[in-house]
Amino acid sequence: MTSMVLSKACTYGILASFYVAREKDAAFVSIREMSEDLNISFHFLTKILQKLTGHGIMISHKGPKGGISLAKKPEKISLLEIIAAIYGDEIFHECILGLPGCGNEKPCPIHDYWASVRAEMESMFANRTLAETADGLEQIEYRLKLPVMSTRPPRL
Amino acid sequence: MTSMVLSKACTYGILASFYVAREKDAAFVSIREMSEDLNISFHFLTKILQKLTGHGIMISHKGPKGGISLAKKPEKISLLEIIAAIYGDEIFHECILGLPGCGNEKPCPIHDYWASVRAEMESMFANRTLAETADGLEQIEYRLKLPVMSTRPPRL
DNA sequence: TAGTATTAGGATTTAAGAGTCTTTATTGTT
DNA sequence: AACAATAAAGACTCTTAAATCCTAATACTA
Repeated sequence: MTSMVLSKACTYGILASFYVAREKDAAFVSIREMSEDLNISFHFLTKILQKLTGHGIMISHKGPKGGISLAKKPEKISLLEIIAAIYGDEIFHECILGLPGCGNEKPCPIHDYWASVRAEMESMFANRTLAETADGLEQIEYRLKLPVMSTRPPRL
Repeated sequence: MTSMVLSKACTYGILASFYVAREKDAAFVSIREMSEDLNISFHFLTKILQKLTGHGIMISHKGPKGGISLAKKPEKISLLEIIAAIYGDEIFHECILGLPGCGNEKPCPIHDYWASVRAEMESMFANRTLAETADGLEQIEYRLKLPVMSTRPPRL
């Protein structure tokens, strides 16, 4: 279900961030409601959002009418920021073959090629912000919602 | 240690393939020896190589002097082929956010951007072959060998 | 101030990838 | 033909991400 590239926690974090960004009024978004809308485990989502609040990307509020909201303008929050908060950004700096000494001096067989792809991937994530919503909002509900059951076979 | 992009099975498979490709004479390479040289679990490596033989990428031979060798010329074996044999190539065709309906008609917020990065990644893997060994072979041992112990912290 | 709704956070369980072990089948050698 | 060396294959264990459960802390409301 989830891509090989991002962990589930990351994709959930990104989906939820788009969801929150959709809320135009400054009110807090209920995590419970959001988790039901997106078909994401409530408690799991809670933990992920805690990382985002911990990194100053979101603000949370307890009690009735509480919830979560963006800590800054949507166009100021990049996907890279979200990924780094949840997962870390090592992906954008590591050898794809996991070789410890891999670098410009002692490259692995595909070092340069991967470095180039990796850089483009990083810059793509750095340039996409929560203000992006493809071509229109009317269908965004559908586009953000995960399927109820995963049908993808296990990885290996 | 391993990158987020490829599973360990994939990176092991690629490392082992480069290792086998290095053997100029047509003799079979001992899996045991290779696993010790590369610091990869022998039995795990065995399973991975079975996938490669099953997909016609390698040829195996039992008994004394047995082992594994390439089924075709190194320049005819792309990394994409190896990845697809071990893991599948869904990575190169899936929505990065795991959304089921994502496509040109109903794209996720970053559909086009990701599709472009993904395509470049796929073409990079499709164009790299086992004939590639960066800039020289004298250091390849070092470049292919994994560290004895992983020091990378857990993902989430 | 009491009660309730909500997030915070730790503990536990589950699922899947990663890794190990054992047995079997095959092949070369003596 | 017997033996040894090797890959094949299945069962099992370990580790970690993912998911769930439970209690605490906080804030609104009556």
